[in-house]
Amino acid sequence: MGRQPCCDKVGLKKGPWTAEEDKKLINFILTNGQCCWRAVPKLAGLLRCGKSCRLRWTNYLRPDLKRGLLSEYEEKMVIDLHAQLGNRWSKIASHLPGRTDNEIKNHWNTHIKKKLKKMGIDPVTHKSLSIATEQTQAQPDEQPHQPLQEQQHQQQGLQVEEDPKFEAENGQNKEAEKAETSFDLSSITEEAKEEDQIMTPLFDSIMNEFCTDEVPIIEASEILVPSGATSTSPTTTSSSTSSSCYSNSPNLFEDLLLPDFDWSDDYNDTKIDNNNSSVALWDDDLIRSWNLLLNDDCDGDRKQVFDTSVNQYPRVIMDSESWAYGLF
DNA sequence: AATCGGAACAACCGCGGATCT
DNA sequence: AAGATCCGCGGTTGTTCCGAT
Repeated sequence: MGRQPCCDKVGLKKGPWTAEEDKKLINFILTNGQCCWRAVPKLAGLLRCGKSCRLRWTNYLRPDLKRGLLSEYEEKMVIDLHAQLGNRWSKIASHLPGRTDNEIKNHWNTHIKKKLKKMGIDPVTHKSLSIATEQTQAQPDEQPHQPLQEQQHQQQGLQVEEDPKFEAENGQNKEAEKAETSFDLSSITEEAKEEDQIMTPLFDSIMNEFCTDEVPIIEASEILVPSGATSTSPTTTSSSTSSSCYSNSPNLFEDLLLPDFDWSDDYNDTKIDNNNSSVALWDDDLIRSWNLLLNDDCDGDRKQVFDTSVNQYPRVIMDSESWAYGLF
């Protein structure tokens, strides 16, 4: 009955992934695409459970991931979406192309929470801390975290779209849900234009003071890197200290390899909406440049591309440890 | 230079809904 | 229809990094 167990947990490796394991997983998925994760470890020759492989891929190895700190705008988006959705990190992540739920969750817990508290805003209720305290005292049994939108809807005698029960009862709400989740922030430039419409009044009023110091802000242009840009600014860095860190290499695999690779629609949309800013096909020069990068970078430090010929394309920051696997 | 503590982040764990046999 | 398993999500933990002393 039922399916085979995903893995027998005996003898499975845990803990940090090694470069060799990453290589195996990347090569396997590049060759076979994302199929059933249960089979991946066996077929890829990994002593990991499928779940671990999936996490590693989705949170770290996926080529369409952005690396580095969230931009100011992304932070605003996270806060605003959190006010509406609560701790539904995957939903929030779905609005931020290239960001994972895990990444956003971590960023929330380590950065945004503190900033909000510093500003006198309760990160749970998204209200002024004094108001939140009063309410907590008045209603001690209230749910600790009720998204702002939900609260507003309840005040209006409405249910929140996201409520599964409500959805089940009201099929047409699916459309609303769809529209809501397809709220595609496909490019930071586009996002910036919509910013005013998206922000809730509360955050609209406070954001002028938000995120102006403490954390170096990555400009939107540095994240999506317009193809025509010839910026030689060396300011783009990766915040990650991990041994496997790649930045701004969104469609690396797609453009180089595997026509049958499973690329998300979101991502493809991103490319298109980005005003043709992405390179459709990498030419030989670019690939050669990457090879140089990879081969140059023997000490594991990430390198920046300043060569003008390369700067015609999205800048790619990689370390050889993870990427010099002979993928090219 | 060594040590300590906090910050940051990758990875794990457990749960619940979806899916398959 | 029932049970077993898969998959994804959110919470938590463990490890590494980095600045202060």
